[in-house]
Amino acid sequence: MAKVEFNIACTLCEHLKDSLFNGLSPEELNRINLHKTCISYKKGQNIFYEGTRPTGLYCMNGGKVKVYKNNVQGKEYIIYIAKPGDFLGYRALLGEEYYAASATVLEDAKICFITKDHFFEVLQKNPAFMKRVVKAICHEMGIMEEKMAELAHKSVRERLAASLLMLKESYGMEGEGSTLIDIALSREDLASIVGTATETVIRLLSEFKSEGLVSFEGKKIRVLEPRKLAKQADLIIG
Amino acid sequence: MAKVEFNIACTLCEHLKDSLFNGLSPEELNRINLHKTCISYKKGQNIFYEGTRPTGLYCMNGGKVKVYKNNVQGKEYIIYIAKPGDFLGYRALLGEEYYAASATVLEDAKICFITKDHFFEVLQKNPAFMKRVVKAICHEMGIMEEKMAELAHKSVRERLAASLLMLKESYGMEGEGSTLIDIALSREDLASIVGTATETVIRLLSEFKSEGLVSFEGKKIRVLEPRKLAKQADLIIG
DNA sequence: ATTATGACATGACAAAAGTCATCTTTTTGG
DNA sequence: CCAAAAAGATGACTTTTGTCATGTCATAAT
Repeated sequence: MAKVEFNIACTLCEHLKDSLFNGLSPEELNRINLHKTCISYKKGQNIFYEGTRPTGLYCMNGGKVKVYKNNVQGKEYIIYIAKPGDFLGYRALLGEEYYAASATVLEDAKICFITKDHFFEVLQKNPAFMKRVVKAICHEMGIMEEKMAELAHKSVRERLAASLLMLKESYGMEGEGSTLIDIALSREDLASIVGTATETVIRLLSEFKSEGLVSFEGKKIRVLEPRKLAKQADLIIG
Repeated sequence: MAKVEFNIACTLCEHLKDSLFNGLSPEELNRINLHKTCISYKKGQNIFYEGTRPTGLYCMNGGKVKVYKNNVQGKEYIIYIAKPGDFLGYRALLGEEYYAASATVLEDAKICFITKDHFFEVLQKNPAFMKRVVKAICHEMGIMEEKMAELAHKSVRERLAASLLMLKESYGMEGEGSTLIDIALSREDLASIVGTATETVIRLLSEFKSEGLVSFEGKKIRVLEPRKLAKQADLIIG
């Protein structure tokens, strides 16, 4: 479980195109490159804990990381699953607060770390970059507003259907019509995404399966009938 | 129900101290002042609708406004209640998206409107202001993360207790130990804040009342036992 | 190969919360 | 000032969901 360092030049990073860093000049990318540390993490390793102070920004280069909160009784709610190209921990960093959530590796990950000072330097010297970051944050907020309204008034069945569709969109396998959800999620993790008990997810998933809406392929789920699932999620009327 | 214009110089605004505009130079404030329109709204009037495009920023000068989403079945979830000094509609503006929520006046309000271009001009010419805005947005995101985790795993009873405490903190009357929640909220609105049915809120509130945790004063609620309520909200263990 | 461990699955049951109907009280508009 | 409408309250009932117990299966460690 030892952390292993690696190094990839930011200018050559295959995920640059999916990242907010896309659009920075080669000079800016090189400055970040000089001040970053890249580490490989194994499944189950922790990146940061709720309640601690951020010292810099994480940038995903490979794998998947869940960002989650635990309540007093130990129940987990997964706020977000970070994939390559995503920033991690930027909210607490820019808000100058403690982390409000924890982050743990779901699938073996490669993550670069840029110290706070260097990130802020690039941010403040490049207004266009700042604007892109602000835009992305506001977009994220819109998604959170949507999720709160869903949690407030949708049934677990509707939320599970909506979560499966969201996962298909965000983490769908390239090709194959993108119907395979390309994350090896446990039922427990899926329950933490939906905000329900593990047993409930298991029951509903097998209902969806027997209704022909999804199929299971190894540890992964394939969405067979996105439109019918959208109807279950109450996203389509009719 | 006609909208009535009024005008107050930004430099003299009594809510400037509570606003993100606090810290701007008199010149910047005057520029905003020159390009703003201030309107008085009556209770029940709409400020903007979900799905429309923002054309500028609203800045609260008086009253209360609810920001909410309606789901397909017409159930409402209140994301935020804006009070004097607050910005309104900045998320969609900065995210360059449609409004993800609607805004309606809860208590007669005075609201100033600054067009997008002028707001962006001040924002881009003043990096310190930009930084404050980003910090505030990120703080808001942290609150939303907390709320999502609450909605996912807390009971309605716990959420109602937590909402009452939050309302007391954010909208508590000055003086009086700030125990009176100074918004005339209907049971229906309170249900939309908690994310539950109106009947459930009514029942739980009268339970809280008979347990001596709260009392009703006219249309308003007084929190009598914040610590016991915090225990109900599962914020304190013991 | 065998055991231990964790993930998945299912049943039984209880608790929480939503829905619908009805009634009372308060507020508002004419 | 009165009628109509809206808000608040309460009971009866149903549905949804969580919890606990138990069992199976796959995987990993020894």
